[in-house]
Amino acid sequence: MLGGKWSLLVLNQLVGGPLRFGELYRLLPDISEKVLVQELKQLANAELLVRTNHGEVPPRVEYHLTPLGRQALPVLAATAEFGRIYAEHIQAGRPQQSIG
Amino acid sequence: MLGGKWSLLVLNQLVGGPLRFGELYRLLPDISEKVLVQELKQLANAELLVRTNHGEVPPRVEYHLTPLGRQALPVLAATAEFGRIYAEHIQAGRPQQSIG
DNA sequence: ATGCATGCTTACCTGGAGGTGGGTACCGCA
DNA sequence: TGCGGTACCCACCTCCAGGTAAGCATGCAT
Repeated sequence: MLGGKWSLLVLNQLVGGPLRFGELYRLLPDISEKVLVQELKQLANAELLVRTNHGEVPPRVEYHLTPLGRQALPVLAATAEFGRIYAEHIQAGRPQQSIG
Repeated sequence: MLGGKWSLLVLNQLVGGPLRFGELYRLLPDISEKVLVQELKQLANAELLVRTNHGEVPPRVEYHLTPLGRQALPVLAATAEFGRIYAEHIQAGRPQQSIG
């Protein structure tokens, strides 16, 4: 469920408060609209976030995290942390050529 | 890198100590040989584990975690923890029909 | 010669995540 | 009449992780 390319990143954007579709779309530079719609739909379906349609014109729809959704954030945190450590490791490991 | 279906599970099996190919293969009931070889190769390439070929006949090859590999385990832990919480949530959410 | 066990390797195939490009319905504005 | 902005939907395509099935090289036992 969290294994997709974007799910955790979408959830992460919502930590600071609810966001509209367009805002999310702009905050995730390389996602496509279709995929964002898809992700939001299945995250809402899994009850990790909630969709609120304000029924206005022009349309206004907001997404916010559920408590359950917040439980997914440690996964992102752990992944990010590992990413940092791994990057450091790469940096430290590369320059072996010019040691001698 | 850790996004594959098996990488974290392979690493997890190695926490208790080095294992041979066949042992890993038996411990991961649903993985295919090809995919296990693949995973091991790319995890070794990423320096998350080390491959030791004992040069014997019949072949004996052992895999063990590197310190860097251990840094990936929190990702699995966080994911597993979320899995538990999510399962609980499902259990708690389902029986709404028979409340009234 | 045959079979067994080990640790792979190769060739092939498939499902589905993810990307592209278009369309929809609504309203205000000019 | 057309344009812009919102939040989508649809048809189509590509790519590759992952799965299946078979082969390889070696030595020992039979």
